[in-house]
Amino acid sequence: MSDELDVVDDIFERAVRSKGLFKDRNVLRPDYVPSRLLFRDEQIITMAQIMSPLLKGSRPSNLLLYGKTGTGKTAVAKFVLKRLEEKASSRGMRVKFVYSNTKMARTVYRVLWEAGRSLGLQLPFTGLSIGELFDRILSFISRSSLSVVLVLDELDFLVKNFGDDLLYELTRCNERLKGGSVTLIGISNDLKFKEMLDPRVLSSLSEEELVFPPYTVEELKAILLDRVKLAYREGVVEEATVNLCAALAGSEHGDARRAVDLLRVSGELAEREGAEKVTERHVRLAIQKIEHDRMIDALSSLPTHEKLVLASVLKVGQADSTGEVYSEYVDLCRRVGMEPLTRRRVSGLISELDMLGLVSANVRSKGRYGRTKKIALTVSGDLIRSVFREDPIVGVLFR
DNA sequence: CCTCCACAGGAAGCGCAGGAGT
DNA sequence: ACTCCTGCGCTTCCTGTGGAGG
Repeated sequence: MSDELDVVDDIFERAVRSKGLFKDRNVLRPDYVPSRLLFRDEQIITMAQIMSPLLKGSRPSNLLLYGKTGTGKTAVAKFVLKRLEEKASSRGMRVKFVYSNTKMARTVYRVLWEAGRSLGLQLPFTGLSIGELFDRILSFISRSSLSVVLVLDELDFLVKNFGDDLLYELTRCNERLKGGSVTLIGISNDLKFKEMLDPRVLSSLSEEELVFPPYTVEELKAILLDRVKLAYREGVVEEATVNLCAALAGSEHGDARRAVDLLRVSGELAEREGAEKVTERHVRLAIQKIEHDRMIDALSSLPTHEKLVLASVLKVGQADSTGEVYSEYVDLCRRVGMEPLTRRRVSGLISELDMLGLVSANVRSKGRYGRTKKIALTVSGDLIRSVFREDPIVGVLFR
């Protein structure tokens, strides 16, 4: 007992004594917008040019921003529009910029609701039809003759799940407005989503397009060094550490968000350890931790029956037929008091687990003895056990 | 060469939940 | 409050198939 107390005491003592490695951790958060954006001058200038008619009181072209994740689309959009808004208000113009991440909002209703609310409109979170909501927002814009710039982030998500009806209405709503205007800025990392749009919507939305290329490793390095100065105390992060973060994120597809994330997690691990510096070793640990967390997330969010199937695979060990897994699965279902699903469905669930990368399932023919899948775990059994133990239904199998 | 095992995986349809229109 | 519509998870029924053993 007293040993444990000593250990705990030691941790606290070290936390108090050390000044900490971070100067400002917020700088490494994913939603942080830096005061200067490196290697995006071209995009910033072009976007500013496209938006500038607003300052003369006319409506600019709609704009579409493309690029893979972590290439600075959102940051550039927020950066330019914030300055535009400031400039406009200093000249007494009524320009308002509204940002909505459609993936976070999840539904068309919420996108509109959030947009309306950030315009300063009181709206009920439920009860209105989409049309009614839309009309209220438009009439508010008309009445106060606002020039609105609406940014729709992760637009591919919205279109994939809810079609382009909202976009259709938005692209032609200027005809209905008596005062004010609405300018659209769509952000997407999927080029293919254009195919899902009505040609009229597409031509209106993509009056202008801006492409964001991935960052090179050198660029990532410069971006990280820039953040290191703000985020960490002097001399805490070695250059080799930054290089490794940049190289790892660069080998992916030049994803700056990943690079910054890696740098932050590395630092947190180093700090927790009570280390004086963030080294390459911490980066390697950080990769593992990020991957580990991702796995835990994937495992714990699995539906009950998929958990049961995975538990069956774990129990059987190397399974060389679907039937083997299925009969184990039926057995486990009985033990937890669940009605088992059919073979066909379980076969499908195994395929889903395969796609999630939790299991490898390959079709093999054993001649006379049929054709089936060879199924093996690709995650550590201990990890599965520790996650499933916490499950209210499947948990009993692991205690 | 044919057969036949033990499934894979497509097609259709069912019941349910949740969201939109009225 | 009510229907109507749609998407989703699931079942049922089905046809297709690589190759060991006859």
